[in-house]
Order: sequence, then C-alpha cells, then structure tokens
Amino acid sequence: MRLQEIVSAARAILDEEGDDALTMRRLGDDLGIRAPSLYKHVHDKAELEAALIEDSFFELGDALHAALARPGRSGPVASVLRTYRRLSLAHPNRYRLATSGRLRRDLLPECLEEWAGQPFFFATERNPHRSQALWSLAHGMVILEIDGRYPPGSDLDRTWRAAAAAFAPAA
Amino acid sequence: MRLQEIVSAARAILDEEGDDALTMRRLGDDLGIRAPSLYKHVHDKAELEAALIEDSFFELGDALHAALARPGRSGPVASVLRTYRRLSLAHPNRYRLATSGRLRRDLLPECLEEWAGQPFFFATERNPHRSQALWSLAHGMVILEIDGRYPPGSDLDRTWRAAAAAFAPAA
DNA sequence: TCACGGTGGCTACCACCGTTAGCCAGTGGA
DNA sequence: TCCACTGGCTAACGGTGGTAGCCACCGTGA
Repeated sequence: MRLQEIVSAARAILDEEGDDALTMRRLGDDLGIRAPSLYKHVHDKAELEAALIEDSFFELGDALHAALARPGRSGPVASVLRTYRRLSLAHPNRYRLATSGRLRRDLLPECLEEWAGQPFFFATERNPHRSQALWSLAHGMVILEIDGRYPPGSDLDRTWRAAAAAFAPAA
Repeated sequence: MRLQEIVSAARAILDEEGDDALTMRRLGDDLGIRAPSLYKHVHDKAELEAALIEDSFFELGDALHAALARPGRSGPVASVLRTYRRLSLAHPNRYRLATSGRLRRDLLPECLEEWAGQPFFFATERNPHRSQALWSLAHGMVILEIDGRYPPGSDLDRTWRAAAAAFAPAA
C-alpha cells in the first residue's frame, strides 16, 4: 500500500514548491514511477488533494484546541488567533489548497471542519454568529497575508491585535 | 481596436460560466475568431485578467464610496459591509478572480486597491489597523460564502450583523 | 497608380496538463 | 500448475496557454 507514500510526497512538493509544481508527472518522478501508475492507488487528483486537505484540518484543529486550553494572559481570542496565524503561515500553500475554491465536502470526513473550528466557538463565549465572524476574520487575514495582498509595509501584527480587540469578550 | 470587445466578452463568460469556462479558445469562439488571433490584441491571459480585475475594483470602490456617503440609520460600518457583500455576491466569479491568488501589482494601476478600500478606513474612524481588520473580515466572509464554505443552513445575515457589531464605533 | 507597411486574421504547431486503455511481469494461493 | 491480483509500463487523447510564420486587406505617400 503505497498510498501513504504518495500523499506525503505530494505534501512535500506542495509545501516546498507550491500548487503549480504539484502535477501527477512530477509526483511520479519523485516516487520513481510514471504518472499513469499513480492511478492504481489514487482515483483522482481531487482525491489526492482531499487527503492533503484532511491532513491540514486535523493539524489546524489540534493546534487550535491546544491553544484554547492554555489561553495565557491575553485571553482565548488572542491565543486562538495567534495560533491560527502562525500555523497557517508555516504551510501557506497547503493552507490555500485547504481553504480556497469550492469545497468538495463529499471527499472529506463529515464534521471535520466543524471540529477544527470549535475553538472559535468557545473563544466567543459560545455565540455561533460571533464565532463564525471571528473565523472568517482569521481566514481573511491569513489568506490576504499569504497572497501578498496587504500594502507593502503594513504592520500586520497591529492589525491582528486590532482584530483580537474587536472580538475580545467585553471585560 | 477590438480590445474593449475582447475584455467585455471575457467578462461575460467569467460572470456567467465561471473561470473554468474562460479559455482563450472559448473567448475566440464567442468573438468569431481563432484563439491565436487574440494575441494580436492582448499580450497574455494574465493581462486580460488584469483588465477584469481592474474593472472589479473600480466598480467595488465606487459602490463603497457611495455607501459611505449615505450610511443610513445603521451607521457607516454596517452600510459599507452591506454594500460589499451585495456587490461581491452579484458577480462571484469576478470577485474571486479579483481577490484570490497572488496579486500581480505590476499589471494594475497604482493605488487602485487603496482607493477602493478607503471607505473601510473612514468607517472605522480613520484607524488604519481596525480598517485593515474590517476589510479582511468582509473579504473572509464573502469569499467563504461564495465558495460554499459555511455549514449548510448557516444564518449568514446574523453573522454579518455580528461582524458589524464587533466593529461598530463604541456608541 | 502603385508600392509599402501596419493591422488583424489564419493554420500548424509546441509543451504541458489530467486521464484512459491496454499490455505485461511478478507473486501468492488453490 | 494454473490463475487472479497487484502494480508497474507505453501510447495516446483531448484540453490548456502560447508561438511562428504566412497572407489578405487597407490607408498613405511618392
């Protein structure tokens, strides 16, 4: 069963060289195999990507739940946001793959996303709408930072603090 | 000079059928021309897309400045957010093209983005970091809605209200 | 009137993409 | 011993963005 090898080779290419580099031929090369042979193990490129996306959500969910468990002095919102930003920027290409474009829910485990996002729910005192808004804010900021959309010279640390302040529980 | 025709045919395809449908051959077909002939008028597909992106930012900037000018009873933040959401969802494919992926600043007029985003700055009482955070929030919510990322059945109107509340000037 | 150069079409390609069909060598069990 | 399965392979298909090079038209200046 080489599927695990294939997925982790794909992750390496994606992380190190971006989604443009992740082609079936290139992936085959890295594994010492011709591209068509990959289809003996994987149905689709979409299925392969779904495996990478699943990985990302697990990693993110783990980290966020851990961050919620030790909020520190700055409170749960700031802690969760800090972790979200740090982890996403550590693997920007995988983050973009996991969170951009139409989601193929049928290829992912049910409720995986919901579980990964729970820390936002707890950090906003269990208000589902504030929770959704906060998660959207975190995603917006991360994806814009990854895609180099902010004006050069922006002080993003302060922008993240402003974001946390807007959603911090009224003291 | 058929460039204007080409750009507007491209916009029609993008708006009505999505970015997958916007290929040079398809665009040629719609214009009664072979694909390679397009390159007599356009250097690149990237240049063509840049024209569509420029369009989108102009349209968005116009609408946001107008929204700021008549804030209504709900205040400037809510007004700007409402307009941002309405306009973006009216042309989701063009919005995604304009705001996703790495930005080719070299192909766009300088400061266009900055001008389009000014209403966020004024709506947040000229605080640049709150402004940036608010814009990021709006983008995050729109792109997640366009991409169908929210759990089915989400009450997004309430989430938008929660977002506006988090950034409304302290009354 | 005629030659000329620019404009804007065309066909024939190229390299690359995901993917399929069909062949075949090895291998493990009945 | 035979047989089926596993996991490689080559060849090919239709699609993508893009290039090279040819040619008809058309306005201008000699």
